[in-house]
Amino acid sequence: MRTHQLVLHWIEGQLSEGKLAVGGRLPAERTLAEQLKVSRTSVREAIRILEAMGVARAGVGSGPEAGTVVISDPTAALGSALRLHVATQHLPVSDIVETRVLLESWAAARAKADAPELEQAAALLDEMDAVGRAHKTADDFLALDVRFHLALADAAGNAVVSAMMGSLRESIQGYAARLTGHLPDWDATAARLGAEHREILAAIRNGDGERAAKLVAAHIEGYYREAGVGRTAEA
Amino acid sequence: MRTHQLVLHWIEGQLSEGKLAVGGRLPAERTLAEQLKVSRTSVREAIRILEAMGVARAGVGSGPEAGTVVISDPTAALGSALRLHVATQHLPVSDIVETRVLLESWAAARAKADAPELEQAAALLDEMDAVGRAHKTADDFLALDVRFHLALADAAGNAVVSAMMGSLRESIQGYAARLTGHLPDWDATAARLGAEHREILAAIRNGDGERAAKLVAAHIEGYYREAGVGRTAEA
DNA sequence: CCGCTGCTGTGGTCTAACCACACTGTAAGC
DNA sequence: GCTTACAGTGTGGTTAGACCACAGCAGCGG
Repeated sequence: MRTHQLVLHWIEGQLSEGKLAVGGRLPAERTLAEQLKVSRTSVREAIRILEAMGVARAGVGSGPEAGTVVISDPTAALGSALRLHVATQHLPVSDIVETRVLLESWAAARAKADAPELEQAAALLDEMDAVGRAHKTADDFLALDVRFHLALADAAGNAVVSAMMGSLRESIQGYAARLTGHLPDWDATAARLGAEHREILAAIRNGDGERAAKLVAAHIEGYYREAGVGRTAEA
Repeated sequence: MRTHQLVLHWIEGQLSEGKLAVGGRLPAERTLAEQLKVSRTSVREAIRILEAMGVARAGVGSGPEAGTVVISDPTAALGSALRLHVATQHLPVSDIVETRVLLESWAAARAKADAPELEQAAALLDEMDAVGRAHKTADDFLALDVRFHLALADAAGNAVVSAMMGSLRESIQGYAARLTGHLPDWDATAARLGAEHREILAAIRNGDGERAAKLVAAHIEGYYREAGVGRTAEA
């Protein structure tokens, strides 16, 4: 076993035993190195991995933001992992879209009609309309769109599904942004997407999960079909 | 931007541009450090992250197994990330099980009746029976069980779903193993699970995806209910 | 009372050295 | 000629030590 793995194992043990919790701070790198009888380099390699996994955050200086603190951001980890594997072209974008449809329709069907996240989703829709009136760029719209879909996913109350949803979206974010260039009429598309969003939200609020799921699936598949999944593979 | 992120970015770029592909080798650490005008330490930190992401594998010595080569193992990355977050107790095991049911029923419904992976799945079922006759431990059975379920997921032909399935399973592997201790009669349970496996496989081969999905969901939920999800949280 | 200034502890980076490992080529021995 | 032993080479793995930038804090001087 390599040295940094020993450090990782130790930290994971501390987490499992509850001696280290989210918000808590790891010992300083030099201290930890001395405690575990390893070099600071190895400690740092372990911390790098924890950072990449969305489990820790390192900050310089002193004060509340300094030191290495335990966080919990599964989305970051899954997202960058998926993005890297998309880069290796061993994860087809079409599979990601398909999985997104699967997770998101499940979430829509499962979302509670009175979930507080829906309020936020509604507010995001109004913002999107404002973006349309101000003739902002498609990027602004897409950023809000991401947050809207995440809010819906959160409303289902499953942290794993939410994290996976977010990471899928993150992994193909650059891809989706490029797709807008293929659209013949962005304003028309934005208007249609907005209308679909409202339909979806209404269905969830009416407790009609089945309809919401179908609408979401059609919404996502329709967008990618219109923009042309795969056509930018050579771009 | 920190130095190791610069290195990561460079490597990701090489991957995206196709200058680096799965099976290919990264430049030697010392060489890369010199090329990018950074220290070997920073290069190593970047490579550690790639390893953790399942995108690279480092090997000492010389020959085919040596050097840092590009691989593609999304399951490893997602699995360890999920496991770490389970350790922080920010990802409830119940959510993981729920997500597993979701993904696996979708895969069962979607699996092609003539997929080659089903042959492998059938062979695994025979092995499981052999394990039962030899009165092997539950661990042996569970190891085969994992491979069976993964084979079913692969039969659906979506790499993302397969990877997520595998990682979910990996992240709660230790948990599932401990659950067997809660079972009143392991042999009876194993026999029941085996029978359910054959039913599921038969449904898929008959092209009855809907039935297969329902059977899978009941199969998984039944197991965790019998073993008692959550009861080992204090163990 | 305010503002500056140095001290302290944090992570970030770099250099230089040594180790273990696995192959490769060469030379010695048969 | 063949086999064997061994030194050479290049790889990642690990370590020690130094220096930097940063952010807060205590103490000092105004």
